[in-house]
Amino acid sequence: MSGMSSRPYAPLVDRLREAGLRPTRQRLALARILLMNGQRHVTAEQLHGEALEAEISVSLATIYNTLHQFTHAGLLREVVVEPGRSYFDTNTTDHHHFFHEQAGRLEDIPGEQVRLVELPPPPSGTIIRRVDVIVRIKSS
Amino acid sequence: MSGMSSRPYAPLVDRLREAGLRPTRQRLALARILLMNGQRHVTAEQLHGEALEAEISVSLATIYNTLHQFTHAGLLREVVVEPGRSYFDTNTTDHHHFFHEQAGRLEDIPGEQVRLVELPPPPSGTIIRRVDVIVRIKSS
DNA sequence: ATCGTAGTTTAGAATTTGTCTAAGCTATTT
DNA sequence: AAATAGCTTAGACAAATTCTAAACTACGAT
Repeated sequence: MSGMSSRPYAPLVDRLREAGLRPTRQRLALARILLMNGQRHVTAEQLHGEALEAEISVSLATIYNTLHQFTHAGLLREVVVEPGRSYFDTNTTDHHHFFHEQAGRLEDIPGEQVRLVELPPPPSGTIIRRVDVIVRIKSS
Repeated sequence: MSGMSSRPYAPLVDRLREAGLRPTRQRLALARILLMNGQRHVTAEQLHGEALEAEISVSLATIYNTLHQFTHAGLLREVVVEPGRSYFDTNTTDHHHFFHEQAGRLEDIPGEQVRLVELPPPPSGTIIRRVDVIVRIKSS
């Protein structure tokens, strides 16, 4: 019988399938952590920790694979602010970031709150893929 | 006697001293490679390679120390574009970058060619240290 | 339902980038 | 010239990420 609480995460399953990714146990669990908890910025280690806390056994290799696959699929966006550490942003809309170096904290700036004018033309033979603006801040 | 070709790098010696750094053999050699060859972007490994090519024996630890000391002293600027790799830019004036991901190539955009308007106020208790704009490009 | 297979996951090794340590040098001061 | 604070070094160490090869699993075809 088709009970009332079947398919609790059907939308996630669909999003993965649309991205050409099989909805495996691990991917679904990570998608749930990442995409159903509001806007956030996570590192691989953080996500791994959260998965283990939630009793989901996932290897670190899978965390990395998944983060990159999700990024490719447009479900996440990678933000590089520090050498040797990557943050993944669940907000894939057009926006920029504040980065507090001392605290290692990354914060969104809504897209409309930064406006660039007079962007130069890219070198010939190339096209612009994206513009990242990072406003580096420190405690005053 | 004070021959005509003595003190061939006196300006570099002075710049180091002004920065509170002793003008050692290694630092002078690296300063020469970095600062007397026009504008460039180097990684630690690249600089190490160039130093060895130039018959200057320098350990990698010294390369890292020197790059960071120079950055602190304002002789270089660190640019983070990729996780797990740092570029150091000899152009310390106000400017931004094009980054070609596939080629791993970093290119300057003169400061006047990008203008930001409507920068939002930083979170309270913080002040803006710097704004980095990275225009990510790809082959068209 | 079961099978075959391509796509996934895994543990652990390997790689890469960068830092640390303790001992030996060296620029500078006295 | 000697003392000393600062610098450099080789090599060990550490952290983040990728690789590998074997085991597992989703899923279309039977």
